[in-house]
Amino acid sequence: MVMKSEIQVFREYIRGRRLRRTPEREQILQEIFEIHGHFDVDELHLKLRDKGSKVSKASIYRALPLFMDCGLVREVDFSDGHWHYEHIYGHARHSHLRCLGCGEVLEFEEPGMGRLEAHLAREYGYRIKGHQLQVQGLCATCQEAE
Amino acid sequence: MVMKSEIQVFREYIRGRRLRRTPEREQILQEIFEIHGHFDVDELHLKLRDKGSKVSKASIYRALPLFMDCGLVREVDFSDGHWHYEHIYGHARHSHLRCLGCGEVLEFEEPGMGRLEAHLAREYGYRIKGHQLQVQGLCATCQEAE
DNA sequence: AGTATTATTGTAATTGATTCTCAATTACAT
DNA sequence: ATGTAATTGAGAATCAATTACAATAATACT
Ligand SMILES: [Mn+2]
Ligand SMILES: [Mn+2]
Ligand SMILES: [Zn+2]
Ligand SMILES: [Zn+2]
Repeated sequence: MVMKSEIQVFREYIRGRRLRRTPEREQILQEIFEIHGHFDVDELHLKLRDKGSKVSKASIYRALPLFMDCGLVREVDFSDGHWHYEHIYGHARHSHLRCLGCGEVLEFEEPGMGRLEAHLAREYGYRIKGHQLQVQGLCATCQEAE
Repeated sequence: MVMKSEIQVFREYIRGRRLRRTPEREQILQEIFEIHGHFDVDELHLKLRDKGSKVSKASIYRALPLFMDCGLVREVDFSDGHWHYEHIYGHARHSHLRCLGCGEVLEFEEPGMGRLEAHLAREYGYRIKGHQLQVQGLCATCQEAE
């Protein structure tokens, strides 16, 4: 009962649709799962370059929606003008606490979100697809520096 | 013990800083508080035009951060490529439940968020400044249409 | 294996929201 | 009234993200 690898998940997603398995997509996916933490398109592109890959940014922009669609990756909103991402396959669902001073990002579990979603579904007749929760504040260090 | 008007709040904010009270800013603010619901910069600009105002988009973009800074307005994230806004002065704090099919937006109170913020403050030593919570799903109508 | 079909790629151009520059205007203090 | 410095509108600049296009390459089908 071992978990499928992310590559397996992606290949199964590719198959059955009219999509094609390409080295570019698999390089990008592999890199994403080697990154520990959050990244943006530029960072991902640089890391791929560093490893000798020649994938273009356009291909990254085209691949990300696929990864999100099959539940391997999700967008993360830091409200700084562009999207960030993280791989989520095999990770517990969590939210982000970000320091407005230094940009540090902590992850925390969201107790009560399941209950909230159930409540919303019942109350408004919605079928809930997901949610995002971000919290901002000042870390201890940045509080002193004030 | 009547509540101050939004214009009063803004004028008090202006005073004391090196800012100036201008008709453009007050027109924009007035329009924002006449809008029931959420809006984006384009919509706001059009409504102002319709009423004969000549304020430029640049001025709107420059005024919004002021309104947010004094707690009259806040950004709303619908993840559709640009920011939306809403006036919050005199309104209960709430989050948004949005239908991925038709775009309908419902507002709901967030029980438990105060407790969560207190928990995060204690657990990580943060001084919490705020949070955003968005929930997505399919409304009853859009579920049938599937 | 060879061929046809069509998805995918990289490059460069384009889009669209937001920010910035700059000269002209205007609010406010003296 | 006058000086000052903030604010304005217009348009240029920026920058993340999307798109057009011609070349390439993955799959399906002989
Ligand atoms: Mn995370
Ligand atoms: Mn709202
Ligand atoms: Zn910090
Ligand atoms: Zn709907």
